[in-house]
Amino acid sequence: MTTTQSPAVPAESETAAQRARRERILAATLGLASRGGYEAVQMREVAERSEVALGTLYRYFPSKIHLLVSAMAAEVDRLSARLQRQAPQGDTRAERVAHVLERSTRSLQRDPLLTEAMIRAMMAADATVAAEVAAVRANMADLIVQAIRGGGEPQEHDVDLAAILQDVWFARQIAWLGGRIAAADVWRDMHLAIVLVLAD
Amino acid sequence: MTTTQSPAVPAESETAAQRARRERILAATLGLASRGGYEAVQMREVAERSEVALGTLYRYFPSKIHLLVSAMAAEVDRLSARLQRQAPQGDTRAERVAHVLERSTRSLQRDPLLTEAMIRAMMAADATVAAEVAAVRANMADLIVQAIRGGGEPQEHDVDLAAILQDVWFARQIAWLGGRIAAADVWRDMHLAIVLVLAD
DNA sequence: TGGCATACTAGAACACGTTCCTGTTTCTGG
DNA sequence: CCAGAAACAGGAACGTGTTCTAGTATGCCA
Repeated sequence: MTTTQSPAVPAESETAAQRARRERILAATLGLASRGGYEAVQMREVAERSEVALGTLYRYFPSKIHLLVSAMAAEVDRLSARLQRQAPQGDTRAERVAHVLERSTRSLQRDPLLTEAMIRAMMAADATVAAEVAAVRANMADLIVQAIRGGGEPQEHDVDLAAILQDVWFARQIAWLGGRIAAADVWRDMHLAIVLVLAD
Repeated sequence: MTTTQSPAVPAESETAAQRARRERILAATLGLASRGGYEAVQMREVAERSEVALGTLYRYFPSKIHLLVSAMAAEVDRLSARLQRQAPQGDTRAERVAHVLERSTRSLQRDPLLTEAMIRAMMAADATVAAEVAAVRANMADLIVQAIRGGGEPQEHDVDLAAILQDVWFARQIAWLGGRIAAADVWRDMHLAIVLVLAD
């Protein structure tokens, strides 16, 4: 943990060279994670590939966890933007939520090692990364809440139900990472949870 | 990770000295975790306090994660035995489950640093620890399933509902460890989830 | 009982996240 | 444009989980 203040979220006053560095770092992170998962994202290697000194890497991202959670935030942003572009499909809450979460799950599992790296970081996050983790969760929660509502009017427990489903989603990802269930079971279990929690 | 086979679960053919070593190790682990949490459980320190060589510690528990998950398994066993001794109280499924999970949560949070260490290990567990993690989860799942049934006859989705509640329980613990919610909120959120999932 | 495999001790050695130091480059205010 | 501050490069150094080596003790079987 560096003592100097570090911009977890890119400050508005960021040089072009700095934005470029940040993006090179994140790109190198995605590349390494995609090839070898969490353990392949080694800080020295990230620094070298981004053509940045190790100390500079730590100035931008004060820990490996910060780095990977930031990468996940970017990925979820992309995913969210893609999913927002079309209204959730389905007649019932369960169908709409299932549609959104199935697409999310499949999208992430398309690159299993990258997903492993990011989920692992989310789990390992301590209080110093709380803000970044909360941002990722809020983004995902929004997707689920909108699917629950489906254009209809807000209900009292929408947000709480979304939180529960997200908890189950993360827990199933962990079970998968922990070798306790297969990748395909992540979605099967998740679908069952949706049906049980959102019984219409 | 040692290459020699290691008895994750104490083999039946275990010398008295070996059982004593194993217990000294687990006791040292609990002591250190209780005082300083996950990071305070340092393998050299555990070895020294158990009066065991570092290599021997690794023969008994092939990683820090194995060590802490095994400690959690023992704790959950104790908790389970205590809870089994009395029939779950409450007229509805939700009330009975709430009773069991509230006691479990409170019991664990009585020693927050120890709980932090054990939960963190559960989350960090990879495929090599799958068996131990599964044992812990099965033990907790049993508690919940029995509370759902409350002496009545088994329903189709009891086990799945229990799994969902356990997922939420673990996820809330992570949120607490991650500094995103307070210890007291763990139980509040959990109670809300119980009511929503087990609406009678 | 002797010999052998296994378990144990003590400690060095290695890997990777993290911190720190020194010198250089880049930015910014006057 | 200049001086000081901040950021960066390069790399050494540290801490802790994990592995490895060499020698010693212990249990087991013929």
